[in-house]
Amino acid sequence: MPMIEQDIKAAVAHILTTQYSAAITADQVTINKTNKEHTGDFTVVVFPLARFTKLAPEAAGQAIGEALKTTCDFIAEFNVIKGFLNLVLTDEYWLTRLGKIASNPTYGTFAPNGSKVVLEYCGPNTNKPLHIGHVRNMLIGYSMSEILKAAGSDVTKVNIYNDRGIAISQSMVAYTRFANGATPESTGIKGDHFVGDWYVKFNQVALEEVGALCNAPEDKAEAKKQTKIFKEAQELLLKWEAGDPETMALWKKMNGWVYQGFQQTFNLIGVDFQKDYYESETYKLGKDIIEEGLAKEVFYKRADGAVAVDLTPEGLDEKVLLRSDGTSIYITQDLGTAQLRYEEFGMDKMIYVVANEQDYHFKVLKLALQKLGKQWADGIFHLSYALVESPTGRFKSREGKTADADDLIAEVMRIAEDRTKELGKIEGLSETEAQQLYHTIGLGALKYFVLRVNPYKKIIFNPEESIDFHGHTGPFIQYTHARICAITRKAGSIAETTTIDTSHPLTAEEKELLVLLADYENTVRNAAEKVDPSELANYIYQLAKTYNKFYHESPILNANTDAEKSLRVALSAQTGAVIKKGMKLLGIAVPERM
RNA sequence: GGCCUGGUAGCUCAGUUGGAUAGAGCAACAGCCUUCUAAGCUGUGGGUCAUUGGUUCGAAUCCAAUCCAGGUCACCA
Repeated sequence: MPMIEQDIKAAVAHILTTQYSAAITADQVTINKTNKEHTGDFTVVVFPLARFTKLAPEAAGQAIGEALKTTCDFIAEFNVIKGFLNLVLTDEYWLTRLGKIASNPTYGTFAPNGSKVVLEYCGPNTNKPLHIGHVRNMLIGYSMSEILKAAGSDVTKVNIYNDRGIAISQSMVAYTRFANGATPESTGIKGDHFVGDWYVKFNQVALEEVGALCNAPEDKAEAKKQTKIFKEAQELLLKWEAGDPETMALWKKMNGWVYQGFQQTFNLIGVDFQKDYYESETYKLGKDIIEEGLAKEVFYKRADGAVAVDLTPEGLDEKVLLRSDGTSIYITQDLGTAQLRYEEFGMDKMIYVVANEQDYHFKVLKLALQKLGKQWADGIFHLSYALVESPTGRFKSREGKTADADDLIAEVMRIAEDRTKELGKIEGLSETEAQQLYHTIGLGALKYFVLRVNPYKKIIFNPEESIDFHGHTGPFIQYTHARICAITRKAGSIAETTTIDTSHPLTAEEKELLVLLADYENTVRNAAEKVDPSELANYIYQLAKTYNKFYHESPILNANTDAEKSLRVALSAQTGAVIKKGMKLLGIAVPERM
């Protein structure tokens, strides 16, 4: 809660306690931003307060308003409509806020709050390329880490590669059978796509073999497991688990290609990790925790030998944590990996950016660790995001190229190039500058498209329609920034000023913009608290839109007076700065020209 | 079937701890480049906030039931 709103609440509470002997605290006062159609900056909702004054809501509003005006020097005037007390703050107050913003280079970033966060995101399988689901994951994960850092947390970004198992074994089998020693270099295919192609090939061959075995579609899933090629893959997995040198060498070689390919995509999108984990190294973890749980009698060994935990008191089921043959399953290694990270980082919060299909899994993970009495497990948070779907339903990895991350990025950059050339905006740019601009705009469009939607809501993405560049989009915000840069460039040294003349009256457009600017800090903190980048994305759009209106209505460099000019330049400069900072927290770059 | 998420304009989405006449963008239509970047600005039309009931000064928001969509309920990951 920004200071000013807290101050008003406290003042209202003070008036009610001293003048009406009401037992009321500041928290009980409801205050909102005033709706556009009414005059005012903040509105006190009088209905719940009226009973303390023994007056009708309207009269109570009047009485409180008068008392506020005399006690608070930042309140210029007020009006009462029904039970709503609208307060207008003085222009001086707002201009002082602008001065504080302008003179604070770190406006919107908070002092360290002592919180240590480990944030896991991306989590790809190494048998196929990244797709649009990973894109959403990465954008949410990266921007969330930036937002948390701005809010004062110490964040470590980690990735986990699902680099072992039956899927990569299948790619390996197909590669061995059909590739004739081809490599990404020899074919010119990006490494992750290259390996993914062999995974697709495996499934084609398996289907052909199924066709030979049976015709009934309902038996196909079962029949697939009976195919020769499927059995080969299973055998290969066993060889891998036994550490067979030849198998390991091929596995390392193919995964190496994949990592190279992934890294290119990470670079293109602009995401990074401080630490990588590999399932091949973590999949045996967790046995200690199982032992610990058995010793503490939180877990129990069933008659069949499997270790389980009873979560029926929590409304879940009995959950097996270790196979009856003593080997690990998914949850076992996640328990172990969590413990490992706690030992490595001592974090008080661990955020998993993982799709909402795994809600149940993370409930189990958190509960199991809590039952073991691990304090830090309270800080486990599953940032559960919904899937990206096509208008006809889920994207299937085999259906269509449009869900592929690299294709999507290439497409959106191509559109950026076309648009930019159409508008004749590449004059004076070198080829590399132009390419850089297409990248900035294209990625900006894609990232904003994804990030403006609340993570827990599914995104409908129609690959038939290209991502928009007008309206509520990334390029719109980028354009606004470029426009502001043109202003501040021409304004020269005036744009550097951090002192504000607080006696100058504000126009409606100036004030609307300033009020919004003053709200940035609050927005960053809200986005961090709610663990939701869309909060910030929507704020920046609002800010850009408000600026464009201001820009259209108010001459800046051609203002009537010097005082007006310097105020408007200052407003422009600060808006530009906030757009740039805010977009950076979203992982989106803003150009100075476009 | 149990549990979890969603359902707001033709489409894609906002909507703070319950607050005033539910907002944007896209699409459609009509205007604005002789002043700082028109990827912009302005205007028009478009709504049973899934349905029904409840809670209260006040409900898109909270509660209950129902309908629809998706997910999940593996010794897969």
